[in-house]
Amino acid sequence: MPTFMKLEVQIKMNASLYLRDPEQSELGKNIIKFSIELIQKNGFEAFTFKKLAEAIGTTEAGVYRYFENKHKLLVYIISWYWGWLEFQIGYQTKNVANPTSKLKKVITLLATTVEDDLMTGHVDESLLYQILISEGSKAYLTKQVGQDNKQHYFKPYKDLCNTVGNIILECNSKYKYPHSLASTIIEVAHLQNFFMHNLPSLTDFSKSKNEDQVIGFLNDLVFSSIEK
Amino acid sequence: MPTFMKLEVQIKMNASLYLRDPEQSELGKNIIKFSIELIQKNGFEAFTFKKLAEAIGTTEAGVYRYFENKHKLLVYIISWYWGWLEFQIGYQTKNVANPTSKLKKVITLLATTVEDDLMTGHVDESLLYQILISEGSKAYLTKQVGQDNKQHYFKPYKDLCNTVGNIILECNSKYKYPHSLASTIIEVAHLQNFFMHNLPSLTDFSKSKNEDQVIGFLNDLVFSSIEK
DNA sequence: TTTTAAATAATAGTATTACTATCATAAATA
DNA sequence: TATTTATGATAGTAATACTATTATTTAAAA
Repeated sequence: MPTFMKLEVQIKMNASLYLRDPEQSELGKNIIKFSIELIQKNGFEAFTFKKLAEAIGTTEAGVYRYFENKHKLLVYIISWYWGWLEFQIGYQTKNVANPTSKLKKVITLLATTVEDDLMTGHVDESLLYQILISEGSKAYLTKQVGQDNKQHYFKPYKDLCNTVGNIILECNSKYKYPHSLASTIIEVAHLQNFFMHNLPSLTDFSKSKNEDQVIGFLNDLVFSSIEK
Repeated sequence: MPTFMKLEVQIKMNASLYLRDPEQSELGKNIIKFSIELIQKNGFEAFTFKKLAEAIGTTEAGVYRYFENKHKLLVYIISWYWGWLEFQIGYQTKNVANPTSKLKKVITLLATTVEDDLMTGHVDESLLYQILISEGSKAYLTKQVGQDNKQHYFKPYKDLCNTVGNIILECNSKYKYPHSLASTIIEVAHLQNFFMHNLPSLTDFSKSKNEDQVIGFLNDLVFSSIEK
């Protein structure tokens, strides 16, 4: 294959998440690609490096050369998503002057199944969004969360919360809980989506199971709080 | 030991969660007691029936006679907690006429580390509350959530959401999202508590790490939404 | 172009996990 | 006292989560 310039978005990742940078080789990119497919399909608990290796057509040892264990791989792909979403938010709110419109746009982005971004060859964002809903919190709900945090594994998530928090403050500079509200928006967007599809009686959303209902709830919640 | 009446709260559990009812024997009660201790201490991932058996002083096979696997055991103890909390809410809001005061009381109960309830011999509620914060969502964030739901494993959680949802409607009968707000309150209470202790920059709570701060945030969020 | 280094493939092996099965014994009940 | 029932002790299996070794291929440097 000849080498020519291809327009690709590169998300800068924390190097201590991997042993060898998966972006730098075909095998590495396949590890990411098939991890996303398998985790989305079978869930994180059923996901093993052996099954991943089989899906790719390599060996278990091959995968271990890139990632120490499946937890770091999960943190990697989730961090990647936050980085990508931060980029999307920056891009899609660039020319929005009104802070309320901006926050509404952000809520919509957080609560909407994205389409596969063709700029990112080996990553299917729509599958990644599903992983975030079902497995996202498993990245930090562990006993090693403190150590992981010291290694800055959650920086992309924190950065995103900060970005959202700042937009909240643009709407109302006196609002007391911008960070808590930001993390709440992100988590509740996923939770209500999960409940809507799996435990619908925990929500007030009709059978249509439309994401717009989650967005409606979030907008109501957020704007009555900050516009009070 | 002579048999005499002892004032004990009994939480009625879904029988398909266990193979043998743990409430009916010493070994069973020990399984619950030491599970709570071990899961709280080492996290659910590190928890195994072998370690549990060692801690109790029985064998792995002994534990398997009570629970099919550790997932069902987790669902069991979490369901137990929801049942117990529902009882607490009923008890502690019995004579509260004003719905706003009632909802405030409920939010406080949901977001506060409880003390060990001496009415429940083998269960340490304060440890259980910690488990709920760190492991609670793992009970339903699985691929079998649909089957588990069909077996009514999440009924205690749904009942609680319903109770809270009804109190919300007492405050404002026109509020559009009572169930979603109820599940949001419960989940956010735990999430913000977890973030406060482990990823504090995702919150706006000072170093004092006091639960009252979470309660303050939740009250602000909830009452500005329903009193709008 | 050859040398050398680096990445991958193939295979083997270990400790732990998540179970199932069997049989003997102790305790409770009929 | 006979008999059911729960527990204890032990063994065994398939899968998981790794580590290690060696051979082979590919790519970069000399």
